[in-house]
Amino acid sequence: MDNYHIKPTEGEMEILQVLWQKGHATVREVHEALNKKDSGYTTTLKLMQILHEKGMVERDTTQKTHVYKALVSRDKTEKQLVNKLIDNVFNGSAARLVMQALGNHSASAAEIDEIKKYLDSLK
Amino acid sequence: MDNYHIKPTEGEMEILQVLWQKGHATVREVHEALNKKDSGYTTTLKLMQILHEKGMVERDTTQKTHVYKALVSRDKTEKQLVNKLIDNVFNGSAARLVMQALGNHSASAAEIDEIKKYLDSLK
DNA sequence: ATTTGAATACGAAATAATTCGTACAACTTG
DNA sequence: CAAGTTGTACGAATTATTTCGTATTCAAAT
Repeated sequence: MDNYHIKPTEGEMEILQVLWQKGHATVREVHEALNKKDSGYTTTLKLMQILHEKGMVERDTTQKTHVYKALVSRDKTEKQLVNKLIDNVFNGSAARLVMQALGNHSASAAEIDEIKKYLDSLK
Repeated sequence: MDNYHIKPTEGEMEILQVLWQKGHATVREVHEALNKKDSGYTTTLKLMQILHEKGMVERDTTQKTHVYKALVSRDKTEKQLVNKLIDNVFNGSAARLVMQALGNHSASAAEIDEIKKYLDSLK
């Protein structure tokens, strides 16, 4: 009913992260934020061009140095990835995912409280 | 401190799912469980052979029809995938993942209660 | 003005993952 | 026991993704 196939690859996701976080950025800024020592500048550039071809980012080309901005929504993309994980790995059970996430990954007391509040707000 | 490179690909994960669910299974059983209309039997076979090469499954070859069984733990693999998502997509915040998971994917009242109980048990 | 540096463009190589074709071995059954 | 069926093995084609090399453009600095 909604999402078509926004399917960012892993490399594309890394870049989107940076764009979401910074709002907008040049290729160099993204490349440096990623701090990849195992791949060069033109690799980041290429990936960003691909993101552009796919319509997931837009860019301002009025200056020599282009400035990129994400077009896909962070929230929707996150939801999509989470849902994929829930479906593929947790047989559709959000609860199982949540427990797996909490039982483990340094869920601090503060985080847990935050989540409880959130749960209450859902009712 | 723990898992190095258990890195099942997406196709491999699908197979592991079935093995975890069934306990053990033949290639045909897995292939049918997956009910893939877009890829043939030998594809599933090949994937399972690769899983075997990688040491993620074991198999009983005493009969003509081999019987496979997962060697990697479901729990650990799930944790790993969840952690990867938390790190890559949610900047290390388990709480953000959880909220994204719940705000969305038909988290039923029952599920939410279950999670609250779980949270309490963590303290 | 010429050189130098920092950009983009983009084809193509390298790598990873999936899928298939086909050979052959082992059962099954007519 | 011959024919058909079901299985494994495995190289190779296909497809997806990442990475790089190199040409070219533009701007700044000498």
